[in-house]
Amino acid sequence: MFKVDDRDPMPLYAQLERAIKFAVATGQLNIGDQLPTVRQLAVDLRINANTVAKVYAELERVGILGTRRGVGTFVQAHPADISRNGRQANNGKLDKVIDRALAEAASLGFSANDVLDNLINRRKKEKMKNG
Amino acid sequence: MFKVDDRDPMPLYAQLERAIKFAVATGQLNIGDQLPTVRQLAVDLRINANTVAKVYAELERVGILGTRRGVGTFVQAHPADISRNGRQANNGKLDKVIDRALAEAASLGFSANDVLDNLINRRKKEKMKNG
Amino acid sequence: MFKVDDRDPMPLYAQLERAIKFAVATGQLNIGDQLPTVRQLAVDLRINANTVAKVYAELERVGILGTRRGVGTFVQAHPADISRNGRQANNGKLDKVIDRALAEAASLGFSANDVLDNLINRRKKEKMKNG
Amino acid sequence: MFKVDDRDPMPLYAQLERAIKFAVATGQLNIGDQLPTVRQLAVDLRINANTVAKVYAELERVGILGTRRGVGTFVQAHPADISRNGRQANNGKLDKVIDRALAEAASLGFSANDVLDNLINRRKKEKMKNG
DNA sequence: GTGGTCTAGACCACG
DNA sequence: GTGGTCTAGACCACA
Repeated sequence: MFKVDDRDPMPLYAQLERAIKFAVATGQLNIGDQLPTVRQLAVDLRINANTVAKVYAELERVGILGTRRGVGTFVQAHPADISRNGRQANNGKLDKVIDRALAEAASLGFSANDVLDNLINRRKKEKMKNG
Repeated sequence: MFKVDDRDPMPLYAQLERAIKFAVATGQLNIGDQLPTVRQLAVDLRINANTVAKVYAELERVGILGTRRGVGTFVQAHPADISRNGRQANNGKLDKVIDRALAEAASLGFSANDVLDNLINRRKKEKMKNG
Repeated sequence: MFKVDDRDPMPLYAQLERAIKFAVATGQLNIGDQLPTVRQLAVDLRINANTVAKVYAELERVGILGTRRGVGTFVQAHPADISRNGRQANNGKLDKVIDRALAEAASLGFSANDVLDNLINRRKKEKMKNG
Repeated sequence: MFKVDDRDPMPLYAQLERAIKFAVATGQLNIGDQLPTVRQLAVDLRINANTVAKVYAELERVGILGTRRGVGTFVQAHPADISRNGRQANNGKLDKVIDRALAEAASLGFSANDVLDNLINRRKKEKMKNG
């Protein structure tokens, strides 16, 4: 379901947090959906349960996840809704995110146009899949 | 010149490494250019000189930078040339980079289309600037 | 287990790196074996833990060692397998290594023939031990 | 004439010192021969003149080189003669030197036999060249 | 004054 | 308790 990479210098907890936010933001997980248990996800990702628990706790703190005692952990809100500034105020952050991606692409030998092409191809594939 | 952020969970050295690769990849730094001295950059970024030295050493190890003992540190090659597999083999990596960017954008409330629009706007601005 | 010498002009970390490569290359350490902890080895060798950590990190970077966060450091591959060019491309390096050894031997008053004799004697002893 | 390598972690001065000892020990330089001037050698090796001067001074200190004011620097004695213990006492050191070489060879994927073969080949070539 | 090496010691991520 | 990151600061090699 989610992916983390041992060799990435970004801490595992940060990777997992981003992955869950992504899944919720893109609709792979919807409000009300149940997440894997801490222990199950730890086993799946081959990381320590404490690391998973820490991420769940943090996401609960910010309101994205919610826990029902004895039942499990569920999606409670969209990260975008949480992000208290809304789209307008986040425009600058989007630029930063894209800057960073273009930087990494460049260091792999790809231009902004290559990135654009990649995105357009993704959209085409998406359309074909959906009919 | 470069930027690093204390609060980012990504280690400072990884941030700086990416920033330098970016600068070289995008032509802000060209082959033969001298980089700031280890100590100067440490002062500018308000981080420890050892952290900067570690980054320079790592980038030298992979061939992007070169140092002349007692003289300074210089750009030696483009990251894209170093990336020894070439574009073909790096296509998978591009996908990963873009996946990650879309994930972050999504958690800010932006869709893949928003990212696409952003990139297209950048291209328009670039064209207007150049002619 | 390993040895480093303060008075050798070769940096401690380079000495240790060579010693570990040697141990792995010669089977004193096998794939999967755990290495001493960073702190323990630092104590044993009477050097700083950071110096040991630097060596482990470097050997991990090239794939000889692998670390499991919070668990320890393990042998992951043989240096000879890593040396990605294979024997053919490493022949020139072998010449350099032998040049250097002959140089040192010569400065101690030994000729290439003395070195040859020494090697032949080693082989004889080895055979007697095994046969 | 001599060679030094910027990327070798061994300090330049140590590399040069070894190279000169080697040349004298192997007869490429004989007693009475003049060495290049400090400045000339610095230019040839693309290193700083101070580094060369330091090496000459050290070798003069131990008696291998001698300086005649206003004339130049000359070979004065064989390193092997200087090495005050003589061959017998240096046998242990030879073993160490060879151990180290075998270690490096092993990490390149070569066995002790490969090293032996290499040495034997060198002897053959030497014989052919000399008749 | 430049980069390189090393130390001592703090704090974090992870198990 | 393990490795990872970072800091402060010393001293060395080199130009």
